Amino acid sequence: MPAPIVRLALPSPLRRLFDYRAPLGVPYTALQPGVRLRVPFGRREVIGVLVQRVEHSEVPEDKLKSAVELLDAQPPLPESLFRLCQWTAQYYQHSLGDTFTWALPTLLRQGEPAEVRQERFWHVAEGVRPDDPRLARAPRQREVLRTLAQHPHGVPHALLGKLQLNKNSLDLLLEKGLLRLEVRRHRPAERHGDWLAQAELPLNDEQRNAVEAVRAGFGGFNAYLLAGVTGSGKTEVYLQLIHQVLMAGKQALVLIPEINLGPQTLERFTRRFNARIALLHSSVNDRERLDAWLAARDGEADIVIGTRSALFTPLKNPGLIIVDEEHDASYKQQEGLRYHARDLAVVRARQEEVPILLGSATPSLESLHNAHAGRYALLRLSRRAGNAKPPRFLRLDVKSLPLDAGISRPLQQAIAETLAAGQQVLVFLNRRGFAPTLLCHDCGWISQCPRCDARMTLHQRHREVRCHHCGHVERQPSNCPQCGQVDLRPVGAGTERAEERLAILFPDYPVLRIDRDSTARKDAMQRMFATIQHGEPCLLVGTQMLAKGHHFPRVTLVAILDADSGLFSADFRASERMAQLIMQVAGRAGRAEEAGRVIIQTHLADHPLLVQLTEQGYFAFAEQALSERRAAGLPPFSHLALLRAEAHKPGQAEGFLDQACSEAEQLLGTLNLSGTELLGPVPAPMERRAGRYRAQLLVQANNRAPLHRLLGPWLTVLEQLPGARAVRWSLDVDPIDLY
DNA sequence: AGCACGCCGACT
DNA sequence: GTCGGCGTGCTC
Repeated sequence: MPAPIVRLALPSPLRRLFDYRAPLGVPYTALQPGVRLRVPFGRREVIGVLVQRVEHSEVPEDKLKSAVELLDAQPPLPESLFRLCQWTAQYYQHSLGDTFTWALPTLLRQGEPAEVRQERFWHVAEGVRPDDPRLARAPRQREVLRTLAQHPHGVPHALLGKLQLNKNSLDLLLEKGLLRLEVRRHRPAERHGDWLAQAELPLNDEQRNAVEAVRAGFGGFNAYLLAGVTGSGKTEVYLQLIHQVLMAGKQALVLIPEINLGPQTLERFTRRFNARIALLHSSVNDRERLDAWLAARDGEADIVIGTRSALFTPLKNPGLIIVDEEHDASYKQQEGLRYHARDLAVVRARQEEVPILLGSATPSLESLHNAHAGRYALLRLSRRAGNAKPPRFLRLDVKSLPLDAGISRPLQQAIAETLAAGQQVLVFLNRRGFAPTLLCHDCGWISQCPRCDARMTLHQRHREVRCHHCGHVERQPSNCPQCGQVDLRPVGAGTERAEERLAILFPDYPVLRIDRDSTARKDAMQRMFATIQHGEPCLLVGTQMLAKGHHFPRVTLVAILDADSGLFSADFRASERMAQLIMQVAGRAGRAEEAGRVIIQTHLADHPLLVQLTEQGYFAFAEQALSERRAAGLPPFSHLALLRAEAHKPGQAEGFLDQACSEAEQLLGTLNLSGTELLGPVPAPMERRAGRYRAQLLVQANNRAPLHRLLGPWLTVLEQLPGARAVRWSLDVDPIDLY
C-alpha cells in the first residue's frame, strides 16, 4: 500500500497547498493537522504544516514527492491557533504557509522541537573511577573526569566553560562511555501563594463600573471599548480584571504598542502580581520567544504581554484579551502579511469565546463606530486620578507671524513664563533633523533624493543630508552642487533646529531633544528621563516618541509647533491621527495639581475639526470626523482594499494595475457584485521611492462580503497575469496608510 | 519568495 | 574569451 497523501501549507507566497506522500513508516494516526514535515520543494527543503490528509491528489502520481521527515509526534500548535491562522490567511488573502511564518515563533518554523529548552547535564558514568586505566595516557581527560566527579548532581552544559572543562575531552570521554549526558526538561516555574504581590489601588466609581461590566461578561465573547482620558486609571482597570482572571484559573493576553510603552507599564504588571508573566517584545530573542510561547500554550504562563505578533500566542486557558492603546498604528503590520492585531484580537476572542477589552484615551474611529453600532460596550473614564485638572487648549493663529525655527513670538513668551515659574515645557514637532530641505539661494537648487520623489533632510550635527524615506545619506554640501555658490539655506525646521534655537533663546535652562536620532544610544533615553523626573525647569523637544507612555509630572506647558499637516493631507485618516497625537501629547502635561496648558500653533485656527477637538474634546471631534466619513462614504462606513505595485521602469506598475483593474471589472460583472468601486490606478503620492516607481489601485465597497467575494478570485487571476513577475505587488486589506 | 536557466554587455 | 545583469519558469 502506498504511503498516505498529506496536504501541506508551505512557507511560500503562493496561495495554495501542496500534496506530498507521507514519509515512509509514519503511522496514519500520526498525520494530524498542525504537525510539521520537512519536504523537498523545488530545489530546496522547507518545513510545511499539515493541513489535512487526503485520499487522493489532483497532482499526477509522478510529480508527487515524498516528505522527508515528520517533525512532531503531536501538533505543536493547538487547534484554536490553527483556526486563527486559517481565518487570517483567508481574510487578508495571504498564503496560509506564509501566514504561519509570521504567526509562529522563528525556531518552530526552522524545525526546532516544540519543547521547552532542555538543559544538558554532564555526569561521570556509573561505576567509573577517576583512575580508570583507559585514561593512563590522557592526562587532560583524567583531569576532566576528576573535576566532574566532584559534582555528584552533574555539571550543567552552560557551566562547562567556568569550570575550565574542555569540550573536546568531554566528547572523547563520552565516546569511551566514561561519561553520561543527562537531558533534563526545564522545570516549569512554580507559583506560590496569593496572586497579588501588592495591594490594589482604590477605584473611583467609573473605574469600578468598568471592572464590573467586563467581569459580568467573563466566560463568553463580549467586547468592550474602554475610553479613558489620559491619567484616568485605565491600567488599574486592566490590573484588577487580570486579577479576576487569575483567580478564575485562567490566562490573560495583553497587547501593547511597539514604541516605548515598555518599562513603566510592564513594571506595574510585574510588581502587582505574583504570577508567571511571559514577555514578547522586539528585544526577546528567538529561544526566549519560543519558551514564552510554549509556556503560554501549556498553561505555565499566567499573563502574556507583548506587541503585535503576541496576538498569535496560544493560550491553554484563555480568560481575557486586552488591547491597550487600541488606536495605535503599530498594531497594523506594514509588510508581508498585513494584519491588524487589534482586529484579529477581536476575531480571536470570538473564536475562543473570551471577553476582549480595547482601551484608549483616543479610540480609533473604527472602534467608536463599533461601539455606536452596539458591537462593543462603551465604558468611559472621564476623570483624572487625584482630581488632576484637564489641560487647557489654546489655538495660536500664526498666520503672518514670523516663525523663528518654527517658534512664534507669543509662544516664546509663554515658554519664558513657564520656565520662570520653575516648571517644565514640552515642545512637540513631528519632524526629525535640522531642516527638511536645503535650498540654494542663488540658483534654487534643492536637496533632492536621487532615489525618491522627496527632499533630503539636513542633519546639521552630522553634517549630512538624509532621505527619511529610503535612508540615502550624503555629506552636507558646502557649495551648491549646481552653481557652486556658497549660500545654501536650510528651509523649515525639525527638532534639531528647534533644539538649537531654544538653547539660544533660553540659555539658562537645559534643552533635551528626544527623537530617534538623539536616543539611538542605548542609555541616552534613560538618562534624559532621569533628568526630567528630577523636576528642575527644562525644555523637552521631541517627536511622537514623547507622546507615548511616559509621564512628565512637572511639564505644565505643551507646545505643538505645527498642527496643519494633519488638516489638509491627502490621506483621509490624517486628521484622526493628528487629533490622537495632540491628545496624547497633551496628556503628558499637568498631571499633578497644576493644570497644564497646550498651545497649538496653526495657520488654520478656525478649522472646525481643530476647534471641536480643543474646545469640546476628543469625543466631540470623533463624532464630527465620523459624520464627515459617513458623508464621504469612507471607512468605517465602507471597506477598502488597496492593491499596490512597484517596478523599476516608469509606467510598468500602472500597466500592471490597469490589467488588474479590467480583470476586477470583469469579475464584478460575472460574480454579479454591486456596491464595489475601483478607484485608480493612480501613481502613489510619492511616485518614486528607493528607486522604484509605485502606483496603487483602491477597491472600495459598501459591504465586506462582496469585497471578499471579489478578492479571492481576483488574486488568483493576478498571480497568473503575464506581467505579474516584472512588478512587485501586494494587497492590503483594510489599509491604514494610503500612500 | 527562492532558485535555476538562459541570453547579452564590461572586464579579471 | 568569462562574470554577471535580470527576464521567465517552476515549485506537489
